[in-house]
Amino acid sequence: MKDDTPWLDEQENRIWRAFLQVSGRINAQLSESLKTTTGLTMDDYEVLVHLSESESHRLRMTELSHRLLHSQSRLTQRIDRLSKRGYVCREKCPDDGRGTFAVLTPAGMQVIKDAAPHHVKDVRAALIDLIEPKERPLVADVLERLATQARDRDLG
Amino acid sequence: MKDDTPWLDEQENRIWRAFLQVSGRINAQLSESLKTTTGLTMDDYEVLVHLSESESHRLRMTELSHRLLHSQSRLTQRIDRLSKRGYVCREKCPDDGRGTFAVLTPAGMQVIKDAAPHHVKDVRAALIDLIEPKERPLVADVLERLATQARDRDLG
DNA sequence: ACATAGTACTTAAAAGTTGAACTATGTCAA
DNA sequence: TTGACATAGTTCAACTTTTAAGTACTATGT
Repeated sequence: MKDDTPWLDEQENRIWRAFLQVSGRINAQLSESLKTTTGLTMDDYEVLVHLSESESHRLRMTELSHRLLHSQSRLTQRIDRLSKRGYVCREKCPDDGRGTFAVLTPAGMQVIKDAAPHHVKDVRAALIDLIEPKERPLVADVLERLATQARDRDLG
Repeated sequence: MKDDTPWLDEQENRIWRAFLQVSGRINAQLSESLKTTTGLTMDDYEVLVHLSESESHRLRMTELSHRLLHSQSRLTQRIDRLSKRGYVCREKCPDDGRGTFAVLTPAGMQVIKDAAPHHVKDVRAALIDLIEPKERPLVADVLERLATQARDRDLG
């Protein structure tokens, strides 16, 4: 590689290290808390959230795997487990014989309703409450820009 | 649970969603890139980085597992694999018969030296370059506060 | 209509992670 | 000293994720 990339300076390095640390630790804290209060993993919870927010409480497998940033086979197996527990089920897609919908069941809806308040409390404690209100607009802007640019790169 | 936790408002929700998205996506991008350019996973790389920055290129297993937020058994097995590849080795701790050091080998040092410029370029592209210079001081502050508070909670 | 290529999802085996039990050593008070 | 308890690290079985095929359907070109 050509050496046209400067090393990270002090401030850049602080940002990168802290980012790594924070994303690891928030994930660990929320996972831990979700597991003990509801028996769900973070991955389980995110599946249920995405379904609960979708039209007819259903999403195509591929669409869901993209949203979760999971491989298709990983999603296949997670849906297997969630449906064994009765929280989701599969339905064939009527328009496309290859397709399958993951569908939230009433039991799944109930589980996520029960879990949500705990989870919100944890998100506040781990993230939101630690950002001063006056800092929030900038933080939201920066994070959304990062999310958008990253997504654009994936697609483009 | 008592219903004393308000739901996330619009701005809080944007922050949380974007954070989730960004941390997932940056991790995916960097992993992908590291793997194709150097054959290392992110976890491998982080082990080597921590060792390379430590006194005598070595760290106690437990200390390293804390820094990486990995379980001890996960670290044991990662060090097994890295030492099979010749990038690290184990040395008994002379002061404490129970203890083991993970030690970076010259081959491991070389690997990380080769990997670093690619990785830095990726970190810039995925994170640093997307934050305006004038935003960086605040972003650094917020992230470090999040990292610190989270760590304090783990310990206390 | 048929071959070809592409898409959606699943399966199976290998690789990695978790969590509890286990080994070995260290610490400390009686 | 000894016994009780704590700490450092590994091992093992169960589980999850990855990787590489495999199956079944759709789209496209002739």
